[in-house]
Amino acid sequence: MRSASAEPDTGTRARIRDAAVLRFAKSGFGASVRSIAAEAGVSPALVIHHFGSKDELHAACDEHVLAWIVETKRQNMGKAARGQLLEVLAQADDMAPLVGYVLRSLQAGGSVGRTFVEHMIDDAEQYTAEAVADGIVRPSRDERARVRYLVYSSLGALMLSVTMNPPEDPEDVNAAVRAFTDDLYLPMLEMFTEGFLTTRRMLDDYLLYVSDPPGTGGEAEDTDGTAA
Amino acid sequence: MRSASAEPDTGTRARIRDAAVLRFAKSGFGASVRSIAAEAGVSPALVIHHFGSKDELHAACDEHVLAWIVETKRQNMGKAARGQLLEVLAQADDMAPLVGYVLRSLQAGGSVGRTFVEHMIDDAEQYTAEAVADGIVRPSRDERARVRYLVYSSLGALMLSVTMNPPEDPEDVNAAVRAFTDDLYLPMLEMFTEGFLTTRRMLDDYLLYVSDPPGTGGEAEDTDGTAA
DNA sequence: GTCGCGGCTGAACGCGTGTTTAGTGTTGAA
DNA sequence: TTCAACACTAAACACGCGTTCAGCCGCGAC
Repeated sequence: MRSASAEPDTGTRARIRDAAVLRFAKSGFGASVRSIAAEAGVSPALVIHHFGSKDELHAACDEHVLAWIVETKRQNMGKAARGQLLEVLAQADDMAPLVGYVLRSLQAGGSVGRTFVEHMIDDAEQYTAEAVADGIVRPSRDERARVRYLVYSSLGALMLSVTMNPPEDPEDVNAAVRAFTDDLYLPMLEMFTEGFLTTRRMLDDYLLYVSDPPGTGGEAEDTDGTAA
Repeated sequence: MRSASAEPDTGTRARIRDAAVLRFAKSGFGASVRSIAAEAGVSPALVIHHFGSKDELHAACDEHVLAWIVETKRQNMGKAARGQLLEVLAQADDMAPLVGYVLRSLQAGGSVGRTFVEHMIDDAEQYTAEAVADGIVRPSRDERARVRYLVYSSLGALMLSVTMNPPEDPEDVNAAVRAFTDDLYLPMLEMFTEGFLTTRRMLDDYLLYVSDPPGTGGEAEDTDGTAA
């Protein structure tokens, strides 16, 4: 039942799907079927006729955007390194609606956003492993946790920035992304290069704490820290 | 017309307002007036009777939560240092709905979220200035930008984490917050203490770039780096 | 008393939603 | 030509929404 390759990317159905992606990116997933139909230049009934329901249309959009993501990644393997995937994606200006769609899905906790984050984490883990091997990046006590922290931080910061300063014309998502990176590239680089704290005390204290938590004595203590 | 102190925090109106805050936190601002009325044990008409419209109810909730924030901050000046405001807020378990409300407002780009971020930035700027003066934190080339980066990163990461792993019972927002910090505290501390990169090259290159951008020669060039 | 008044409600209104239905025009095969 | 399948639409349906309206109840003032 995979319709990914069975159907062409032209024709009315694809036009409706693209209009839906655009409208969802612009107005969120609450956008009405009627507005999507208007954008595609068809009747609302035809939208339902082709996709069955709004939810299935949403799912079709998710699938389409996801396929686009993996394709773009495949073509930009090298450039996408060091977690700059989003910036690479945003460079192709005509792809801006898809970036907006991803951000909407991130915001709504949709499946596209979820798998997008997972992809980014998996990729970043691979890239940082290479960078550590090359001596460019310091090793971590928990590589997976660090990668998750980095992805959540950068993606979350971007998301928050776009939410707080939404572009007037939603076509300009990439402009917003660029403004974000322009603003925060220096402090990020500073943090990455020089760190933030001058003393190791907090880190050492924490390491001591997790390796030998308070209340030691051999009793089976659960991991919940409510008693602390 | 300030109703903050003119009206008591008991009575039907306050009960409706609290129910609305809870409902908004649980289901987002799309929650229906009817569901709020049901939660408060009154008729939908009474909600409108007291607040005029759903938008005005939303505004009243914003005002209430905002007042609660500044009050909590006032009481926890010391503890709230080092950007741990949200954790402090989440400690009082009965206040969980309000934390959820803030997260919803952050997600929706509402006024509460916006001023909350501004407050956090202002506070963090003050705290980091003190910490720099005390020699605990390294100075930055652009303190304001660094503070914005830190707030956006940490808040965005938290937001993303909660969005991707929503608590089953929305009462457990603080549990989700705690799970988030438990997971990512080590990598954050690592990053803050030891940094990420082993070499200064990227930072130095960037600093060289911004102080002497390519295409020098005196012509008035805009700041857009599309040519790069 | 009985009046007024404010808290409060059930029922409805108008609207926008997703979806269905009945029917149009077109196109290609038999 | 005739039939069937197809893309497509106008109109309506059922429903949930925010909101309004008319009126009920209980309580303090006169």
